[in-house]
Amino acid sequence: MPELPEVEVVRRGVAEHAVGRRVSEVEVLHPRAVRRHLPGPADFEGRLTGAVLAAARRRGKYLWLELDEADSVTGSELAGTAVQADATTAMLVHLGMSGQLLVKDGAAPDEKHLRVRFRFADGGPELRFVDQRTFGGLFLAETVTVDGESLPVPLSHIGRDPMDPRFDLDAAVSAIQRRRTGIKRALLDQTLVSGVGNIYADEALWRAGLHWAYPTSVLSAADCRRVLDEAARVMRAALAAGGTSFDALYVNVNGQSGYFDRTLAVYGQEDRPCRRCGAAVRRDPFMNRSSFSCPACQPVPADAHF
DNA sequence: CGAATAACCTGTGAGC
DNA sequence: TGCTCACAGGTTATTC
Repeated sequence: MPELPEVEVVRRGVAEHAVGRRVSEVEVLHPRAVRRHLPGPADFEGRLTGAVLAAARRRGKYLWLELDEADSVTGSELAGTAVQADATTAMLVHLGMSGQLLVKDGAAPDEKHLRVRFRFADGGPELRFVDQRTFGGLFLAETVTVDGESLPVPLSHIGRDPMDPRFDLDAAVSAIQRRRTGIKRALLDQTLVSGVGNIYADEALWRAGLHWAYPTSVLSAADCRRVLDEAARVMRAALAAGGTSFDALYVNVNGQSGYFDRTLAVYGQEDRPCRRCGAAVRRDPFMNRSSFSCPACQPVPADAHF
């Protein structure tokens, strides 16, 4: 399940193996993979063909490739309207639940769930978007400059992640405290703080000793700061391990899995002893999924916001 | 606007 | 053996 560390591993792989290369051919093999590209698959293919992948960037769980599309057919030209001089286009990628970006030799057989294929003018390996559950997808969008950084317009609502050097901890704490919900729901809200998903939320809360239903309205600034610090720490550790993997669904661009799952303290550890106190890890239903926590280290608050 | 929930998907594995 | 069903879950759209 790709969260920030897994997406960052993929971003680095794409930066190393695809950036600087000119796209010669794009094949959308499943329209659902580009459903957020409203002009449709043909426009997606046409605009990317001839473009150079100029940079690989990330915000939260989204990543994008900046395009130098000097030689490509732009959507504006297709529409017969003027091209905005300073507009930069990016290809946005969200891996969803099961998306993969793979760098593969063209002779390698197609994956069962291959959705989009990119071939390059240099004749080197292909870039493939593979996605079993099709929650992920690719689409093109214009970028704008915010605080001296380029950001695709559709990502303007996504906050910075806790590992971002420009992450504003005090602002994030205030925003969380203003909410009227449980701390885990707030952690998963990508507008408040990005990059955290179900796995690292549970791990950060265990490290901070807070129950997932702790009400944000009575959460002290110190506790809130601590859980955000722990989120940054656990994601940094996961990144160093190459990401978390439970099965073959999440892999880097070379198809290799990370090994951080061996380090998870509570996520997926139901009935196993807490590493800190030995109590049996519990699992609670939470938003059509699960929350894992230690009943002793993370007691249920009196005014829990379930 | 804030909060909560349904919907989108497919493969796996438990239980019968 | 073969079937059903719960489960995995990030994001957006919708509703209140």
